[in-house]
Amino acid sequence: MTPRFFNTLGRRVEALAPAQAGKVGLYTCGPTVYNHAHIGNLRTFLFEDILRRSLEYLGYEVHQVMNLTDVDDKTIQGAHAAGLGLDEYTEPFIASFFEDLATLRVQPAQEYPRATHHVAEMIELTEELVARGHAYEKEGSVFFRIASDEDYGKLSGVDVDQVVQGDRVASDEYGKDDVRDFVLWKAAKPGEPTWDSPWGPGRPGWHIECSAMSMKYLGNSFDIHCGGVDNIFPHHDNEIAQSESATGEPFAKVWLHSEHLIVEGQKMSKSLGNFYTLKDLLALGKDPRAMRYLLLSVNYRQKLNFTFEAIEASGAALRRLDEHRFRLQHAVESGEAKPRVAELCEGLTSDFGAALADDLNLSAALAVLFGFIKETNIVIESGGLGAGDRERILTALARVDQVLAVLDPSQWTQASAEGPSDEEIQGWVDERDAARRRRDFARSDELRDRLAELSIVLEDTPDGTRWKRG
RNA sequence: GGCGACGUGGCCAAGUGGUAAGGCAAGGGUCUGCAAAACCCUCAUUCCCCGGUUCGAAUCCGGGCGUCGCCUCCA
Repeated sequence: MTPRFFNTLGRRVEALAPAQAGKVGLYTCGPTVYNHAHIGNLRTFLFEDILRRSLEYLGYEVHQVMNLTDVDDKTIQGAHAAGLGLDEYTEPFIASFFEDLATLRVQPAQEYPRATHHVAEMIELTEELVARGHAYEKEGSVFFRIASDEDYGKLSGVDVDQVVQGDRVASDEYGKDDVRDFVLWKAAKPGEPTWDSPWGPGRPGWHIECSAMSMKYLGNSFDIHCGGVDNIFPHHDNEIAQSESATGEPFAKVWLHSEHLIVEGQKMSKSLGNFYTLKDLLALGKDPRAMRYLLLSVNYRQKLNFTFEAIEASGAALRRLDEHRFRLQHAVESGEAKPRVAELCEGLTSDFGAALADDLNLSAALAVLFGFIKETNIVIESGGLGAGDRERILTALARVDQVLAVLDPSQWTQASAEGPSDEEIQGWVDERDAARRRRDFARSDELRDRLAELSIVLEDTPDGTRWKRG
């Protein structure tokens, strides 16, 4: 099935048409490693993970590149304030970033190029822009001349002539010809890390790194470019301007942007005290699996209202899914395979794919999943499963979990050897059943209470007692 | 000032011209020695307000109210 996406460039939904059939080149704007990632950043990375996994679900081979911005104003300032070298300063944040991705089970990209390792490519691209008359040098800095680019701003639709100039433009800049021009190369300032260039020592501007690295790994033209909505202008407009002016070829074909998340209805900010990193939430005892579920359950083009209540609701939704898996494991198979089960499994995998193909409609995809859960519960309840049905259902669930990555609790639990073993627990459960059979309810309730204290949940059913850790 | 998004049941959230998905919560039922857990069922004549177009609108158009984002290095 051919997926359709809302392309920011043109602002309409269009069918994906990769340059190479069956293969997708994907560039995703990565983190600036001056701090731990906050949940807003992670929403975007999770959206990109879902995109990547969805494309793979639909049969595409995806080549994903995500940059690490390890040199810019913030990293330089941070390193300076900490009295560290740039690398020394960014390294722990890079490590922290990869930890967070692993915690949320984000599938790694094939490449994570770092800006500081690609300065040569950026210089080369800048030289090309100068040679073509799209950029000019001024006191050791190089600027992109916006007036030289006919369709500048085509992504955001911003009319540059109308842009109100902020006060800070003047402060950081170095005498541009036109106040709207943006910097490609910054002349060295005292105390900043520098690289040698044809214009003297300096460091790259921010926008140029994504152009240089995306084209290096994916070619001058590639299929999809992603980022947060805040990057549309100016970052992505500038990338397009630089890249297309330098190569004369179209840059990324499809642009996908994820909306921001807000916290308890308000913009997340440190001053409001509602600013959270993933590590903050883990420290509060929040379940990373529920966070992945929450962050992926809302359409990426919709603002996501992140609340503690919503984390709880996500956890409850997961418990329902876990319960289904649990029932499945204890269900008895008898007789021939049920045609209804095969039909449901078929429906799940195809309807789920159709929802993904519709601009990553995860809400619809989850509705398909819950419909499947309910229907298979009914089959289990009325008459039970036939030979091979359990495996059939588990296989279908594993298929959709290639995208969701939240369905299998065993992938998430850190093995804790705390408490009694399964065998011990089973022994007490058996003993309680025996007491119940001889109607010694005092004894059976005593055992039930003891197990409850160990947060073992019992489920008495007509087929016997099942138990699970709560 | 410019550009853009959004407003759907108690909460979260799909649906963008054909008569309101799904999750959480809530209520009822089944099961049970009693419970618990679980499962099943029920739960918006209506989609911020007012006009208009249409056989038909939550969906399109106009106006209003409200919330929010971007406007030179914030995902």
